[in-house]
Amino acid sequence: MESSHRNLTQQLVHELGKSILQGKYIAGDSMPSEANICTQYNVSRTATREAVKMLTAKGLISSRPRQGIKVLELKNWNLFDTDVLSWILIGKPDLYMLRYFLQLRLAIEPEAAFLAAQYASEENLQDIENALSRMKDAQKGYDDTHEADIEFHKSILTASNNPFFTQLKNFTETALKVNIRFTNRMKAVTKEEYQAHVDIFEHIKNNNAQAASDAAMITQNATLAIVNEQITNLELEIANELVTS
Amino acid sequence: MESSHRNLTQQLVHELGKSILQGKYIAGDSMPSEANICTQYNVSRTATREAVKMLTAKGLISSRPRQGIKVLELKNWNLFDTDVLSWILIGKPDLYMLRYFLQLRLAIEPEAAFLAAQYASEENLQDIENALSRMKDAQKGYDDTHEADIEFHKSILTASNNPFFTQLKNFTETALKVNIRFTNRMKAVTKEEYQAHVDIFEHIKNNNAQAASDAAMITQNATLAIVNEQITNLELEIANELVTS
DNA sequence: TAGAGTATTTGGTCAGACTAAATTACTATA
DNA sequence: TATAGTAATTTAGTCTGACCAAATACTCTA
Repeated sequence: MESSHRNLTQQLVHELGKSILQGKYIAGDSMPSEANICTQYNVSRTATREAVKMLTAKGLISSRPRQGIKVLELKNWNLFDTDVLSWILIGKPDLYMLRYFLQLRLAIEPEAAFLAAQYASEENLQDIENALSRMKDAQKGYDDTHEADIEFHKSILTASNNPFFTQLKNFTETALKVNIRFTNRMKAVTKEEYQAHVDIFEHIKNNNAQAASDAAMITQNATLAIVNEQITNLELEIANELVTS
Repeated sequence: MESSHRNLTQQLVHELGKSILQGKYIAGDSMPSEANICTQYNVSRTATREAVKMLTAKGLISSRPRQGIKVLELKNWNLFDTDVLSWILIGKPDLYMLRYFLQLRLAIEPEAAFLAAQYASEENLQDIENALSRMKDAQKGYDDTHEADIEFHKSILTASNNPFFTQLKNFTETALKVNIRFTNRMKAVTKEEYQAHVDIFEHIKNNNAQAASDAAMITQNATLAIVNEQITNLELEIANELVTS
């Protein structure tokens, strides 16, 4: 277990959480007992128990006397938890997972833009505009394109002024990072894509909620369509291999 | 602290979580130290620390030596956590909170219906249909209208076959329960509303994704519009009171 | 063979000691 | 007097060991 600035319990949480997300322990059963974790990681029972409790709080596991510690089914996991999202990101890239992310982004972000157009404060607008100019700078090589893109989308969620949408900033950030793994180009954002972002901002600024929502939806739909196509091709390939073999 | 079937730590988590959600401890500072919680609730330090760790895992608090335990800002809270949602529900009804819920439902549920139309299995469809017939029975007084309505919406999220949407079942359930508090009629669902639900189901069954999405959106938009109007009236009243006083 | 009683396993809870980080108070010195 | 350095204080972090309680497996008896 790598040492770090974090305390022991946190480190253990991270190790165990990562292992669960990587599928080392399968849902329904399995998972070492407290005692085993203690010896395996060479930590006290206190640290182990606290780590187990934290993972329990995130919905990954449950524990009962005599039964031991069980990994819960995916549907119980707090997938919007920052840690859980970071552990997803550690895992191997998965096109289906990317599609799951994009399907929810398609739901969230147009509506967030809609709300931003209604409720954004001056400061909110400023933040979006700043992210936008960071994106422009990034195209000239003065900034990180990916980072700037992430900031843009997060600033819109903030501007929705709805705590539930705000909470989803981690989700969107992770979604974009997963996406990046599948796009091998250097620049995250083409000239056309940049313009699409500008359009969304302008609509928000002009309080044109429906136009902002529509613009965001077009962008999201385009991305999702690409992934859907990739998955279709992948499945065709697999089907062909089965036939020829 | 009320005793229950849950273990000590869980009970403490519940007590403390509820208190935080009720605003007993304000973000930024305050919150008793471990030692204080021990004496206040008459539990050991072990139980206290495990409870604190669980609340930390849910993003409600953070703790550091000498600093003590601090309540974090709302933006750090895991609002999609089942426990956190249940604590929101305990609090006093809040029209603005209801609007937050409805704004996200408006984003989520049409897209969930869209996906359900694409990916629902036979079993998924059966579950939706069962919920629908429960709603019909409920109108005749054979079942609980609220429960059946909740089941319907949850079954569509399940049918999306997307783990992120599935995760949001708790959210939607809580949203509906918050909504119930503001509708004082006995029946949760009128004849027209029931028909709207049937329409959504039919579109899903016929794989007509866009129609399913549109139908869901109309329903959600109508509900949101009502709440928006109520808030507008409320704010007008408050403004008038300020003028006349 | 059914059922009662017993043993075993594993998490739940408690107590106490010591460590370490962060802050405050104090003190000696330039 | 200002201030750097040091000590004391507070509070969470970690460890150890003991005992409790729930769930299950086992065993013996009627």
